[in-house]
Amino acid sequence: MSGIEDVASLAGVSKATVSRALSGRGYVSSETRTRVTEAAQSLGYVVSSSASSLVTGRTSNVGVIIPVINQWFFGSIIEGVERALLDRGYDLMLYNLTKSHAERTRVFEYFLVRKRVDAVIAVTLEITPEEAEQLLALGKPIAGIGGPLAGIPTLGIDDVEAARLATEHLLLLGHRDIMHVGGDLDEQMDFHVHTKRLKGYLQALEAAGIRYDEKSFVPTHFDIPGGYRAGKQILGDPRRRPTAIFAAADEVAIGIILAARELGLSVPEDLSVIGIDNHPLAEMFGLTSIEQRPDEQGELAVDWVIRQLEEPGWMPPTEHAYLPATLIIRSSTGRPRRTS
Amino acid sequence: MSGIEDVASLAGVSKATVSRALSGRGYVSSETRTRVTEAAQSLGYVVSSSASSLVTGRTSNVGVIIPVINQWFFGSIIEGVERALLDRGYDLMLYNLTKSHAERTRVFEYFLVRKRVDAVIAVTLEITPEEAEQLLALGKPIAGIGGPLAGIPTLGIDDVEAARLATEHLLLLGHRDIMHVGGDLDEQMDFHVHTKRLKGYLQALEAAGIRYDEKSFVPTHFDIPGGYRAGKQILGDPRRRPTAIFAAADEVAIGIILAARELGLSVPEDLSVIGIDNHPLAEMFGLTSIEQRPDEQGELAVDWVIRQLEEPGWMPPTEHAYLPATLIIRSSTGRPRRTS
DNA sequence: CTGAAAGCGCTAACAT
DNA sequence: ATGTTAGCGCTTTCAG
Repeated sequence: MSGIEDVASLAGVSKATVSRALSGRGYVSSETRTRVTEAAQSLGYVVSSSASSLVTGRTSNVGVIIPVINQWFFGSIIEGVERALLDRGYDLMLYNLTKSHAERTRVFEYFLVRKRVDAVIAVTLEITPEEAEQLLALGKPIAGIGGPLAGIPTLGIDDVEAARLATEHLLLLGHRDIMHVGGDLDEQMDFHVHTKRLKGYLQALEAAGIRYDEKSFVPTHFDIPGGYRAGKQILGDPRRRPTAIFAAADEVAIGIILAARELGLSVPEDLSVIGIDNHPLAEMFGLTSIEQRPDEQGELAVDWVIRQLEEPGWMPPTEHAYLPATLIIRSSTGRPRRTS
Repeated sequence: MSGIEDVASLAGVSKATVSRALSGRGYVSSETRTRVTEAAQSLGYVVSSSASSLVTGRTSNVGVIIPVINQWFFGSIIEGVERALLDRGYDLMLYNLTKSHAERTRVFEYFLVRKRVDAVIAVTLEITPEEAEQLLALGKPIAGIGGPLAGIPTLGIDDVEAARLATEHLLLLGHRDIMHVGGDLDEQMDFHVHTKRLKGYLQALEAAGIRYDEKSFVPTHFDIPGGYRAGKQILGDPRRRPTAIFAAADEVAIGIILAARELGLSVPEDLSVIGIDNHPLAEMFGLTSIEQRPDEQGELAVDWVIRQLEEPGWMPPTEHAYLPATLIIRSSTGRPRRTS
């Protein structure tokens, strides 16, 4: 494994020049630069990141803290972040932050602190005040994806708005009996999405002058089986069957559609369903949905932290950037058969 | 940000002792150890990983190369790997290796080489001989998940066997007209899974004395929509409808079931379907499947590389470890209505 | 534009 | 059991 010294002597220059030529910092005549580059190439030389980090204090590493990996929304964020990071010459260090206390402590007190990352991207972080403080105390650029968080620049769609938009779409079609299947309010792994989506739903109902019945909100697990179970439960009893359901996520909506089909109901004739995310399966199921682009959110988060790194003093434009969430109408929503 | 020196003077010892006390290498009296630990704690001291890497040559970093993130199998591997790594005090550096040539080159020639990782875990790597050579040339422990690969210790289920097992299950139920929906043979992103699963299917047919019809293999995309499309195509024509389908992955199988349902067929009365993976949705769909545990595969891969790191000279027991793949029978398979 | 030299913060001999 | 010392491989003043 050859070092900078070898390159230097092969190119007939000093270590300093090699460093300058290869890193692009400082003046080097273009001829020496090519000579150095060739020498490095022929020796298969690559800088030792530890050595250069030690002196520069920079690691070209960004830590990503994420609560889930195996879910479309989260996977897409990782993809977006990875792509953007690689593109700019940074490496991605992944931390899957589960609910386990011990694990969280380890991540916060040990891993993130060891001067191994230049910046942190926190995805839908359910964070305690102490954890937030620790994060801030790192003195490193941080970006959060998911919802406003005190002291940390964040980005994401407006969940209240998105939920309202979805509900309004159903209202506009003439539905009055709309249920909401969302996430368990006690089990939020993030910036209170569940509460917010419920809130948007309620706002829309209220604006339309519809009285909210406590039984109209059914919490469930945020995946297809969760939606399926909720769907079976809701649609099982024909007497209290709504004409439309707003599901807080496409996975849940798809589960509901599957349950409806099994019960012999047709969508949207007997039941309209709308979701949020525009999950890849939404198209197959003809699911009307509110689109959000997690991969783009990931890229933007990368932009933010890297810009802060490379342009000292720069700060994200806002405390929290609200990203667009657009309605995509497919066949799962339609006018109610009978208006009540 | 305090350095080792600060801790040393606060604890009234030398830098060396601090280093020993904190890293656990070398003799330190338990009293000084506590004194040092407390001093470090009170100063919020954490070692600079670049500095220690520079001298030790070890980074406590493992690189993971993976072609896809947003798919259950791959996501589960990442989860397993991450958990195991964190557990042992290592960080995970994630590289999403897509088909883009430029990106691949960057990963291989730049990222992996910079002395940033102690070991590499390569997941279902579609690798060129040059890339394999580069990987080996790193001189670092490597483990591959997915299938045998020359010169690299690998682990995974036996795809041929798994496919045969699945097909045999259908044969045992009495099916004679079994189609296989698998992945496109030209689009293998890995250790030739598609070919292998096709092979196992053919072997089972042959052993049962069933002549293989070219039209019995339908390639498609490895996801639910892919299975759905294939299902629609296969089941659309009642005359050439098989009594059973072996899908090379659960996602594909689920797509087929959805297509069957839409066409008014019941599973398994009109059509038996079997998949591979035991995807979380398999249960909901009553899908009979061959289980494999990607998260455990990830953990095992971590074991292998870390053991090599910490126990010089140790090597994985075999070139390729075949992991168990077990049949899980659910309602999607049954006897054919009519034996042909 | 290039070279010489002084560290970056830590660990690993080697002493003691 | 602890201290002293010499680097690890690079970048960055500072001269020239």
